[in-house]
Amino acid sequence: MRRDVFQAIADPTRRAIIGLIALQAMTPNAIAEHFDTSRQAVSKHLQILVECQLVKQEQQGREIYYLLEVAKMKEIDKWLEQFRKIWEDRFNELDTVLSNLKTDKP
Amino acid sequence: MRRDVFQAIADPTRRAIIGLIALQAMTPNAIAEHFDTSRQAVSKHLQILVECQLVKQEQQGREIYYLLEVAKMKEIDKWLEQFRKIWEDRFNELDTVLSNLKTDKP
DNA sequence: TATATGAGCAATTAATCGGTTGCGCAAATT
DNA sequence: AATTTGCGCAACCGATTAATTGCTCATATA
Repeated sequence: MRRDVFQAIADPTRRAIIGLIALQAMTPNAIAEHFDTSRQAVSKHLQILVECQLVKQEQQGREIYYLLEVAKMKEIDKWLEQFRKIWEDRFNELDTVLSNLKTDKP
Repeated sequence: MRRDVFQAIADPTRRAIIGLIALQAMTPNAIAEHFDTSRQAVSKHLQILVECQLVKQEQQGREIYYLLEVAKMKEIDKWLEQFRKIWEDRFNELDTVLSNLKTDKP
């Protein structure tokens, strides 16, 4: 199953999970308590997140803590980069228009 | 159909379409030429992108130009914001560790 | 040692997705 | 006026998805 980061964050529950464990590592049961889904459902989401390396596991006795792989989040940021350039340019254009309006006024 | 921006960019073809029309507005046929999918398939993707306001239409005769709504792209950026703070903090921690190593050396 | 608990694995199901095909309509082109 | 072209709409189909249920295994706890 070719899963990428973008598909992983498409699901709102998954985004919520990411938001949760970003603050501190948690076990599947602990995460599930924050939603009204079953533990298994959460586990599946976690599996997907692990698969595309947005999240990693850390076994501790019989409990498994899930924690955010911050580095992987940057992949999304990297994709946005190209558009950031564009939207900054558009703002610059707007600035130009505005300053032209000013200089034309008097 | 409750569609959000994240679901919209989950599809690789859709991301490619966004990348294309970011540079210049295009018609469905023109876009379809860049992929090996049918015009209708592209049209469906465009419909989804319009639905969640990542893209808007501009009729020109019988042709419809699709162009990027740059502002909406920022919504993704906004979501990343909270994690950006975290990953910067982690790097700062790393910096601290590194500088401690340095000062401990001599 | 017996029992309770945390968690992964597998099978099933309903819903959704991405794509194709066929249609009709309006604007260009001849 | 007749034809071509651009495009949205609707129906359909196979693949994928998210969630449920039932199972087993290993680690705690009594």
